[in-house]
Amino acid sequence: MTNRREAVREILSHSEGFRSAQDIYAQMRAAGAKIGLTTVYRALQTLADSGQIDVLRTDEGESVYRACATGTHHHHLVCRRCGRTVEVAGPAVERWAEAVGAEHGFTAITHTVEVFGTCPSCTAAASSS
Amino acid sequence: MTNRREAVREILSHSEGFRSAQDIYAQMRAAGAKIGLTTVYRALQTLADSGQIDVLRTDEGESVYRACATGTHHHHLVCRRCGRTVEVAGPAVERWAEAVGAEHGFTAITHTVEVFGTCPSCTAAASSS
DNA sequence: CGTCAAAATGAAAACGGTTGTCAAAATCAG
DNA sequence: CTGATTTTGACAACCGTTTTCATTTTGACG
Repeated sequence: MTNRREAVREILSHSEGFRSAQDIYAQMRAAGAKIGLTTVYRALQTLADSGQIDVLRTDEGESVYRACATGTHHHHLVCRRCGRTVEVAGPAVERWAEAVGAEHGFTAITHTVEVFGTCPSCTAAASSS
Repeated sequence: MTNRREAVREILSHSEGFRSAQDIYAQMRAAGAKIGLTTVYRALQTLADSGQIDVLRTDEGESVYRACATGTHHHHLVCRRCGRTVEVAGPAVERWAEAVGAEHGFTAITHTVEVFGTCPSCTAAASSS
């Protein structure tokens, strides 16, 4: 069992950036896997619940998933053109978030940070066009 | 014209936190306004396009809107219990985002930051329970 | 091996928020 | 007033996601 779930995790861990559920489903079908869309969703949900993968929503309302290298807290620097993702640690932001929360008397501070930009190769591609 | 659009903006500017489109629609109908859901969406879109309001997606995939006091770039500190929102400026984060992007050769850096916590009164309420 | 119960699977339907369509209504020239 | 233009809103279409439910797979036990 959980053969499918592991297959999904495999795909994710070999992917560079964020992948959508449908994207993963399409890839698995293209690779000849006999799997249903439902199962992909369920696998992703289970993996997310157990903290093995990250989930976030795109501006278009699609959920995207990513297997992160480390289990520790970190953020992402995402290329807005090609989707290339770099994991970045940011002690400065962590401290800032804590400070800003404390300043207003808030407790149990958490935060989400996403940095977007155009990666070197896409910047080159864009300027040459 | 744009009577409806202004009505929508009115609602938003008198609201404390983020409101969903359907939420706003419901309130306007409850208040007796003759307006369609489509028009609310259109008004919100127009306002967002012209930068007069902020949009973001909840984890549930719903778009939520907010009229911000200032037109300048800032972030939000949101109480996860009561939804109370404080606008916070964060020069430190801006600089950090720029730096982290530049470090990896990314250009045209933008970022989204949301800080969540439990506000003073909710913290008190929780501990007394 | 059978047998049966529990878990996993997937096709299709349901769902919910959002967006498109299109005809009717309001608004604006002239 | 008349005709053109814009705005409007009821409704259908869309799209990603979730639920449903019948079927299949799995695993324990005799």
